Amino acid sequence: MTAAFSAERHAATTAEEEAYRHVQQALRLGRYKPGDRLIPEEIAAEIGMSRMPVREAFRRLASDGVVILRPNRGCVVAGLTVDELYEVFEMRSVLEGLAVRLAMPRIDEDEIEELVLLLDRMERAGRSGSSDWVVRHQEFHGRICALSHRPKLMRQIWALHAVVEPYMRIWFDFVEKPLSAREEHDAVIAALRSGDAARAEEVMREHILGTAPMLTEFVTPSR
Amino acid sequence: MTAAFSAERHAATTAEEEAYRHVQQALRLGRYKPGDRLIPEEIAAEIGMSRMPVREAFRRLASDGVVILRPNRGCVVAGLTVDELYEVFEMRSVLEGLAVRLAMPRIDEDEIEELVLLLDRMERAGRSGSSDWVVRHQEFHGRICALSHRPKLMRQIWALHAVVEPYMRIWFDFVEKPLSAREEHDAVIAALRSGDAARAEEVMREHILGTAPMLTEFVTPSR
DNA sequence: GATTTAATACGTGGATACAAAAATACATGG
DNA sequence: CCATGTATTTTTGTATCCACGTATTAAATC
Repeated sequence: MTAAFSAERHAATTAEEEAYRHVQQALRLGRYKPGDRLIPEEIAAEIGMSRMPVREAFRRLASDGVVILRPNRGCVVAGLTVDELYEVFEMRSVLEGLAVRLAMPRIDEDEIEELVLLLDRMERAGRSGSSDWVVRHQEFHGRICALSHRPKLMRQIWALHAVVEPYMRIWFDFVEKPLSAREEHDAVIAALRSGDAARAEEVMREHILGTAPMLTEFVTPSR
Repeated sequence: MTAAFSAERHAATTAEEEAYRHVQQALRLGRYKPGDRLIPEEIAAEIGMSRMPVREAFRRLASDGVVILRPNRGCVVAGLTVDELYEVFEMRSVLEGLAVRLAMPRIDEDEIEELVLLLDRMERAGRSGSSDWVVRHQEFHGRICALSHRPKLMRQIWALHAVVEPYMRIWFDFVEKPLSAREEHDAVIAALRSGDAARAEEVMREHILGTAPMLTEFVTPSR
């Protein structure tokens, strides 16, 4: 149920796909740090293939904005400046605002129960300090987006989540476990209950924009 | 001045880059039709290189959503269903709405003059039936987006423009030359003049959403 | 004659090979 | 000791090659 977002557990059909998932996963978990250089041959060796499919995976990752690819200079992990972090959250706010507005007609009491369930799970993960919190959080947002029935929109939002995931993880590990987060998300639920699409859009926007400032202190001061 | 959007006239630094631009240009101009199969060897031959860089270019184009890449089945031109066309315009509406809101503080009388100038040029192209109209139109939107000073946002909006460009061209060629377009865009200008960021955002949203229905009849009925 | 099956041609994915560019190490002169 | 230039190594970009998967055509069966 509700795989909706997270990294699709399908078997990789091609080597390129495998490389893409492998590197993306590593980036999301923060195994590579911003500025790190990714050497195709190393990664290729890790997963037992030639550097060719890895190169192609790099292209996609660069399109996603999680790595930077400069001609003749290889591939480095992207990382965000404070400005860029805000920019991503601004984009998320309007896109997920749109998503929730479009999802509105499909939200009934059953669906809300399901969402509350996801929040409960998120809270449990939060209390136990499990970094599953980040995954649960994405599931919540992902579920709402899925209800918009807009594949391209979902894809785009998902890409933005991938970009900020490393920062979410650092924040979660370093900071007072998110108590406020539950209230914030309950407010979203309340807006869903109201049935007022415009209001839900606005609440979602504010919710997302409100998250950004908390993460800024974990942005690499460098660059 | 204000290259802002259009396809950057830089010299291609790598073969991949050249292939990417070549195919993208062809797609934007509608030289390839939705469903067409793109054979790497053919394209490689056209521009004098091997399949390899072309393949890599395909990956990026697939990320942009303008082609579809299926394992062992090659590369086909994407094309939009009516639903997808609306989806793209919905995304554009909120993203460009965001862009204009953020641009607001940087809009002064000089800037507005510049924008009016672009509209004049667009109108001239429109009256003369030149398909430059589409380019001019993008320049207008691109200029506003540029004032947001948000690189990632701009990039995303630009990608969406690329996706709908073929349909804009068909529409422009087949339909009563856009008289209404001028009024629509003048309304945007008026909103910019008002200095009210929220209003500008709303006007831009409506402007963009209003465009979608006009294009739907040119969407390939197939698929 | 239509439908299934076999043979063939074609195209794709991936690995290897090679050339060009960048990074590094080193040497020389100020 | 630092700066500059040069040689060497490393890494990237592209071409070529081979194996496999897919589509197409032809043959065979009902």
